[in-house]
Amino acid sequence: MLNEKSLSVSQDCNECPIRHRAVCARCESDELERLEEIKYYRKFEAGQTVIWSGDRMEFVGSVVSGIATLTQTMEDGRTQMVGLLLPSDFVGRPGRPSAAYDVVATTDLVMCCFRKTPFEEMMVRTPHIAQRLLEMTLDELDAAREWMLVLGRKTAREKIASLLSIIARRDASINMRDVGDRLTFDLPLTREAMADYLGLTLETVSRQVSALRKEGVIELEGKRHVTIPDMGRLLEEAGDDADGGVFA
Amino acid sequence: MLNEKSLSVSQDCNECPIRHRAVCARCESDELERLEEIKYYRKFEAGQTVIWSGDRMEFVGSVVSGIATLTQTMEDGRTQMVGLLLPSDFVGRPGRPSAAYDVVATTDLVMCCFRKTPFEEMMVRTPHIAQRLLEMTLDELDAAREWMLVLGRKTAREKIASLLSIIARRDASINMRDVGDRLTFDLPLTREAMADYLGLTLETVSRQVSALRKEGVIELEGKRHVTIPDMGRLLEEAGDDADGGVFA
DNA sequence: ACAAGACTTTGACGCAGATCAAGATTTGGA
DNA sequence: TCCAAATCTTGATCTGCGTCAAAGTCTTGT
Repeated sequence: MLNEKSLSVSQDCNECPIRHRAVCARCESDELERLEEIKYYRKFEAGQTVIWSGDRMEFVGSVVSGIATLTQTMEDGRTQMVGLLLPSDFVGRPGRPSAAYDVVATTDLVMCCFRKTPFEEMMVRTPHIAQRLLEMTLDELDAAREWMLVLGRKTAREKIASLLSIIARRDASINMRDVGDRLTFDLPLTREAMADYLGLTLETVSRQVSALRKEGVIELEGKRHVTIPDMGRLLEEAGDDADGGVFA
Repeated sequence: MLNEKSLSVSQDCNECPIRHRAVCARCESDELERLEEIKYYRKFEAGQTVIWSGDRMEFVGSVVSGIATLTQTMEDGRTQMVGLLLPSDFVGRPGRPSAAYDVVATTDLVMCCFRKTPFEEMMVRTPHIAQRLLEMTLDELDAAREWMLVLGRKTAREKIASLLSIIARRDASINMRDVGDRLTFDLPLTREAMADYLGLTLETVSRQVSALRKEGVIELEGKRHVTIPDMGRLLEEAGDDADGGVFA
């Protein structure tokens, strides 16, 4: 999920991240062939639901391009985003029959999928895949717990600054720029999606973004294109210490 | 963490849960012997810090008896609990050098520990341990994401009801009682610890507990002994549907 | 190029929960 | 057993964020 480790996809193999990250470097060629056999691609349009919570899952896979969100919804309609899926992030719960959250494409999305049962069978035979998945799941757990601190204890302003700094770092990492630089990126989320992630309303998000802009912490061109003139300042606003805190 | 699966320790092997849950059922006897070699017990007193965030971890292990919390703290002192460790819960991050959170004993605590490096080496050789740990980590991730919904979108009253219902279910599960019954248990947390878990202040926790008592949703003897006369009612108050929602 | 819909901003106002404060109850150590 | 410290309750007041409302600005299809 939202941390740098999960974003470092090497350039020569980003067509199918799972293959590269979980398997390529260490496995035997016949395992690679088996993976090829059960691999297929799926495309989704922006707004389309990839998986409904509770549905039987017939695949696991990873994001090739585009962005998706994991959300939970209460009966009365209140929703909370519990994860953001970026290229190279893994989707699926090996060993579990059904999905626990809705997965929704927020942009056009390409997924690299593997049929679930054969994938699980291969996992049993190739221990380093299970180990790689354990590492990735521990990363996600850390990110989820980081986010619990944001949701439970930060103010609206700090929440916005936290989200912006995470997206900025991710973006810098993908484009191999230095975090010390003046960073520029396009927000991949609507104000409403930001609100769902942060446990706020979209009005509060809009107000706090405007406030940060007026005070020069961020610069905006249009509604989505953001520039961070001083990352240290943004991290201060987020309540993290300036050297990057836990996300460093 | 907080879900029923992680609590079902069979009676004949709860002295050292990791041995039972990760290994016993499936592994070879020489692996069991190796586990014995690197196993040791540690006791902590109530209030003692088991691990400091950022410290080098020299062991992994699991809780034998007592209760511990995982917490994160900001520089200005705001703290958020990110996990509750109950008997049989696993502690540690195989493959990671250092701890990501403070672990604090809230009652007297006994841990069953394994030296980290040999444990990791054994994990490489015995795939079903890695798979079992993956399952446990996925459980924790689900619980963490459940809690994100609680923190981000529930009211104070719903938060209290959610916490009480989770503790009640856990307790019923350990003592093998039916959740349909009239449930009774001792709160293992102070009002302040509950507040840190729920992203509230201790005053708000106290007020909401009093309100639930006055309205008959819960009964109290003293400050800590709780009776739930009607679990369905409590779950309604928590905003879950009465059949148990996602924790079922 | 324009209209319609989606997304965003801003303002006014209210309320849930935080903060500040005072006491009550429980716990534990001498 | 009794005192001190820890824990909990309750009240009064304040405030950050939610709610409701209206208007502004992008996007998309025809």
